[in-house]
This record gives sequence, C-alpha cells and structure tokens, in this order.
Amino acid sequence: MARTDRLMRLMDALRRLPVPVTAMRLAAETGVSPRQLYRDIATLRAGGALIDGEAGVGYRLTEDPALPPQSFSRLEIEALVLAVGELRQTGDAALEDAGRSALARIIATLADDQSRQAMHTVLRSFRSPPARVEPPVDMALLRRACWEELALDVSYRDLKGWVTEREVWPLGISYSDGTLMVLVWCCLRQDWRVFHAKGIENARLSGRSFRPRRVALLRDYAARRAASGPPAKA
Amino acid sequence: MARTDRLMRLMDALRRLPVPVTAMRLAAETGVSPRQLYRDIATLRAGGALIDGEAGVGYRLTEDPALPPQSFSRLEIEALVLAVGELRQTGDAALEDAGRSALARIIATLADDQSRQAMHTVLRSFRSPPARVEPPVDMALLRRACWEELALDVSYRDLKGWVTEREVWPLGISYSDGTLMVLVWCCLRQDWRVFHAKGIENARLSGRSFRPRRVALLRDYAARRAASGPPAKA
DNA sequence: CGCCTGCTGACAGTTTGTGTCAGCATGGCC
DNA sequence: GGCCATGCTGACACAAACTGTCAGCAGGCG
Repeated sequence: MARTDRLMRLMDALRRLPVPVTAMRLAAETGVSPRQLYRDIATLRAGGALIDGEAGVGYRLTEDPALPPQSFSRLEIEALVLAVGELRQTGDAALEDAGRSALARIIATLADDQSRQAMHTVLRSFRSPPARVEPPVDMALLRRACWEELALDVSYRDLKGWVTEREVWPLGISYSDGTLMVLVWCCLRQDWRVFHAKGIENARLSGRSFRPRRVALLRDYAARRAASGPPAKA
Repeated sequence: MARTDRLMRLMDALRRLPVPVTAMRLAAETGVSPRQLYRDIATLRAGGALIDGEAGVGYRLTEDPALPPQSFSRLEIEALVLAVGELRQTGDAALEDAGRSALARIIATLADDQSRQAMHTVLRSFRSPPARVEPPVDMALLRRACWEELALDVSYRDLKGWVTEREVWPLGISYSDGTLMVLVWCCLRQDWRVFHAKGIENARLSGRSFRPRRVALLRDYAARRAASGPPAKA
C-alpha cells in the first residue's frame, strides 16, 4: 500500500512543516511529482481534511479530522454523544456518569485539538434539563449481581399487580421505551423473564452464585429468541 | 480510494459480525470475490491486524491494533452498550450503525479476551426487535448541514399545526423522550429554536453557509440557556 | 470418505496511479 | 501594468496495482 502510506506521510508533513508550505516542498517531502502532489492533496480533501491552499502562498492545514484508520468518524462520535445523552432518562445516575466519563475519554483521544474542543462544546450544549426520575431499585446491586454471577432473591410485582417471591439469575439491564428492564433466568418458572425494574420491590443477594455462566446463558437466550420470537413478559 | 475504504469496511465487518465469520460472508459484505477477500485479509494482516483464520471454521478478530489501548471500566462499557442500544429508537439507521460500529471498536480494545467476548455476547443478546420507525426527515442532510455550517430553508409545522417557511442554521441533533429534535438558529425569529424533526416537512440547502461558526453559536446557546432557562419551543 | 473452509499460485483484463507537458487563475511585488 | 511564484486542472501515455476466474492443496469435522 504505497499510496496510502504516502498520504499519511503527506498529512504528517502538513502538520510538521512551517506554514505556509508549497506544493513543491511537499512533493519533494513525499517523493512524488508536483502534479501528483496536487492529486494527493485532492484525495485528502475528498477524505475530509481541511487543507487551505492559496495561490502564490502555499498550503495550510486548517483542521485535521483524522477520521480514517485510527480514530472514530464524526458520525460515530455524534452517535455516541446522542446515545449517552439519553442515559439521563434511565434515572440511573451512576450509569449516566459512567457514560459521560467514557465519552469524555473517547473525545480526548481525538486527533486534533479543534474537533476535540468542538465535541466538548456540543456535549455541554446538549446537556438535557434535569427531569430525572428516581431509580426504581438499587441498580448498583443489580449490576454487581450480573457481573459477579450472583443469584438474587426478589419480590416482584408483575404488571397485573401480583407479587411473587423468586430466586433469579440476573443477566443484564436493558432500557427501552422509557422503562428500565432486567433480563433474568427465573428459577421459579425455569425460563427467561424480562422484569420491569420498577416491579422489583426488594432484591437481596441470596449468597449463591449461578451456573452456567452469564455469557453462556445470554448466548442461549439470544439463540432461543432468534428461534421463537421475543420472550414472555414475566 | 475504493480499496482503502473497503479494507476499513472489512475491519468493521470483522468487529461487528458474530464469530466465527466465513470468508464467503465477508466477501459478500464487502462486495468482492472470495479470492480478493483472502488478499484483503492478507493486506490487513500485513498491516498488523491479528486475524485468526481456521480451516473449516472461519475468521476471528483477535486484536485490533488500529487503536491506542484505552481502558474503560466495566460500568462505562455497560453504559455505552445501553446507550447505543437506545439509538434504534431514533429511527435513524445511519446513526445507529455508527454507534454500533464505534462500540464494537471500543470493545475490541478491551484488555482481556474474556470481557471482550462477554461484551460482544451482551451486545448481540440485547439487540432489540426491529420496531424501528421511519426517520421523519433526511437526517443525513441535517447532519451534513450541521457539520459544514450550511444554512437550510425549511418548511416547519409547529405543534399547533401552523406551517412556516424559514431559513435556519442547524446546530445539532438531539434525542429525548422518544423525539428527535434539532437545535437551530432561526433567522425568521432571530432566536434559537428546538424543532421537532417530524415537524420539518421539507428541508433543502439554501446554498449559503452561516457565520458565526457552529461551535461559537453552540457556546452562546449554552451560555444563554444557563442564564435564562430552557428556550422556547419554536 | 465427503464436505466445508482457509489459503496460494497463475493468468488476463481492467482499473488506478503516475509523470510529463500544457495551460489557466490568483495573489503579491515592482 | 508586467512579472513571478504558486495553486489548480486537463490530456495523454506508460507503468503499476488491483481484481476476477480458474485451479489446486491443506486442515478441521462429521
């Protein structure tokens, strides 16, 4: 891949050399004819690089959206920003903070200062108003149980209002349509169930850990759902 | 740059598709003959990618050298998974794909194999059922206008049903409470407005680009909102 | 064994990349 | 204005790279 490599070196030269830098100089730097240099510049521009060229002066690298191989595309960052913003709706503050923190770290790895600052600004601007709801249940406990594969004893009030006591193996937390949900293997029904978090009135560690492993159970669940449609709603 | 682009898509496919994945599948995914797929795999390997291929089984992406190692906490990863899952609700397929792709890349950088595979399983298990709504408006156009700072002429139907024609400067896309929203500077009202995406009945580039820059406008918006509460709803 | 799959070589056709030459447009200088 | 340096584009021919087709080998799995 001689060409791709050369384009990388071109970008590097644009960043490194004192501005303005002439096409002739860049051509020498990358070992290519002036004509080809112009073509390479065109390629970079087509790829999103903002290279300012002025007749009689030279080139200036205005912005470096180093999208390709290394970093994230602009759309990907935008998607993550939007997605993390939605976490507020879950009412789970720890989760939201974690999302913001992860996102901040991702943004910090962006190549150039300018897009980094731009994304930070966007991130701050779109902070949605409080409007947060109380987490219906101890999400931290649920998460810990998922990760450490610990069985839980829960009191669960289903959508009809009936309360039952069960041992469940929590597999994951999901959020959709404004509702926090927990996927569990229900030892009472010997089947998968999706509990609404607000229905979990009491949850405590049973002291037992469950087997098979969480990942294996999830795989089974995914396979079964693929075979027979969505599961019953507990 | 067809080839380089295709190699990127190949990497993405390797990260995204359930393992193991056959060469035939990857060839179809990248629109290339099986023979060429083998050549592309060889190219990626030459570039440092650790792709494990086994006869009779398929390919497995072992490690992703394209990213600096980043360490995320388990909770952070969980938050991102949950957040990205919610993107489906926006009805914007491009956005959702970008989110999944970014997430797959992040997960690929996780230190140990075990949590990586666990997250992949979780990611796949929780794929929510289709249930997708049509994007109410050309989101790609809106995004492009935001990024390239291009003014738009829109027909907007507000919540009372009144339709107006305006020139707006789109600043960003937001999603909350099940509704896609677009923050704009409205040239008609000379003020910020938050448009509901479904109310934008027609949007086309006016041919003008706007100043001040998007980031500066967003900063102003954030500052003003901090001073005087949320903006009017157009 | 038969099948699926990864993997490699060879060949031809096509595409792409490249250098050379020519010319136009623009900004700065005298 | 003339002049020069420089960005930029088109045309053309040659070279290099890429790609599909065909063929064959090897390893896992039932």
